[in-house]
Amino acid sequence: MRSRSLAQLAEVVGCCSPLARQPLSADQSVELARVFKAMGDPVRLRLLSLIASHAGGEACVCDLTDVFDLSGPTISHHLKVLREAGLITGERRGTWIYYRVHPELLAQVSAVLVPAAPDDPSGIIPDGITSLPVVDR
Amino acid sequence: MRSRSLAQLAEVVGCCSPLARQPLSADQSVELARVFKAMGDPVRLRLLSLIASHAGGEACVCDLTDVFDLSGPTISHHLKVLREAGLITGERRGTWIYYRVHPELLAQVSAVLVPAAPDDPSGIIPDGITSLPVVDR
DNA sequence: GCTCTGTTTCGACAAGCGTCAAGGTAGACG
DNA sequence: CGTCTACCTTGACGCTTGTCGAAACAGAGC
Repeated sequence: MRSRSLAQLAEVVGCCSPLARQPLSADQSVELARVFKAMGDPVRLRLLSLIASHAGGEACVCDLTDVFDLSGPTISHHLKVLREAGLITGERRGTWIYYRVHPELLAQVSAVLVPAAPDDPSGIIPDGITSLPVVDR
Repeated sequence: MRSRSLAQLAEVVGCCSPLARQPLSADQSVELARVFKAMGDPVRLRLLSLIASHAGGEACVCDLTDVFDLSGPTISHHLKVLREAGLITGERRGTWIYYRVHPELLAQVSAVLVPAAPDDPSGIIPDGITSLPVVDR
């Protein structure tokens, strides 16, 4: 129970329902808070940024460990939190495991935060957001 | 020490430096994580949404307390967290205290999450973001 | 003074962060 | 094939931090 936050977020939040347009329901707030809580740590935020900005859109764990003064298990724990929040996915290729972000979820969360502007047609997200792959573990 | 996160966020994060464009520095991640952590709770997220979407852009605490099955002190505590994160400000007018959001900070955080799109000139935030009022406590 | 509103203080309980030790998995070598 | 090493994850344990409510406190209005 918690291995579907991305799909569920897409379902509950829907496309482009800004925070300031109408009050969040209890379910919406729980799903959104799960993502924000995952991003509410400096280390995880840097991990996310490192992965997202890495060449090719993916980064090996070995690239991430050296940046911090933290042990391997700690990094792995943080990556697990980001994974379970639906923000990243890990794929094993040979010896190394490569992580990449779900840019759709980031865009979706970004759209939720945008204030309800009068000249905004609320069409920031491109399309096809509702059919995202389910988080894999 | 912690009563300037809005101005400091504007200063550290700068205008429109998406998460996926380049890795966050340690300072940037700390400031951003402070905001995300404040939003990483369902109650606080709903409070934020209730205030932002309320008529007139502001809401009395009495309007917020009835929505939740929580005691008054708990709501007050959550409001304090949002206040110290620079997301809202409270103003006393007579008997009641009215809260309103800082839409600039939301827009700023939203811009950080937007993926680095090729056709995006990174000019989402209007302007004048760097001269925001300092958080008042 | 008394009441209403909202905050602060304090304590109990739960959740999160970090390290050490152990468990899988994949490639290298004999 | 067996073993060895490297890479990453998982589990278990302290320690810190966060969440919540009862009681006490501060402001405004009658």
